[in-house]
Amino acid sequence: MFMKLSNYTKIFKALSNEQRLKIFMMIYKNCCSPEGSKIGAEFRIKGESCCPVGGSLEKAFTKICDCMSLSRSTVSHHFKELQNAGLITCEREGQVYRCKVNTEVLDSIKDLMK
Amino acid sequence: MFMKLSNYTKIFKALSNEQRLKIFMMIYKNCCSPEGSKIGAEFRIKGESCCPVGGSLEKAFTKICDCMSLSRSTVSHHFKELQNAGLITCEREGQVYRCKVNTEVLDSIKDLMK
DNA sequence: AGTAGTATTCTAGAACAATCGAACTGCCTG
DNA sequence: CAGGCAGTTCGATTGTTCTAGAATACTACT
Repeated sequence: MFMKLSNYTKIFKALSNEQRLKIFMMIYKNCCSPEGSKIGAEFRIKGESCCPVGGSLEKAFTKICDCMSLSRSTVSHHFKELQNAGLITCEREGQVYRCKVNTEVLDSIKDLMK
Repeated sequence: MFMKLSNYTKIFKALSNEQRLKIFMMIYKNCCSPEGSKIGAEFRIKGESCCPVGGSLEKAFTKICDCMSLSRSTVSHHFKELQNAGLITCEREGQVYRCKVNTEVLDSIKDLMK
């Protein structure tokens, strides 16, 4: 159940940036809502609404960039860091960009602090 | 119960360095053992044993430095970062350097990930 | 195939973090 | 009160991270 220490630091590092933590929380609050948890947060490329909690995120990067005043490359970079730490998994299906939080990773953090 | 996002990032940043996480875990495993939790981990300046889990840490800095191949100034810096994030509190009484983990902070992390 | 929209990669600069050694302060203890 | 540990602060060096912009690649639609 326990990971190597360096895995933990990777995770903490990923969450140590405020922008990235925001993005993570957006995904987390989505995909861990009753329905969200089944499907993962959906980041649709076409659409209008922006960064809601409890629905799906539309027009992922562009909208997140607007919300957070970050460039696309930066947001892309943050997504990759989160994936790299194992905190989220993302996959693309046509125009839908689907992200899920890896709850096992969260569990092992809670374990570490038990 | 929830803190500002920037408080969380401070905490995660403090734990995002492997050396610092090691130091933190040493303190944590000490002061959260049955007896340890009452008194806090003790870092005695005189003594012999090194970096045990479940006792008190003797000759804190010197020994930790030996264990971890870090200079005193670096270790001192890491202690300060941990304190700064609110993860631990330290106080000195003569030759005894006493450290405690702030479990409320750990609780709010667990809350964030609930 | 061509175009538009969207994400990724690369690069580079600015800001920040980790680390050390040296100089310093404080507290015993002889 | 002098000497010696224990820890802190400072300055320098080296390495890492954040970020934007430009160039590139992927996807859908016409």
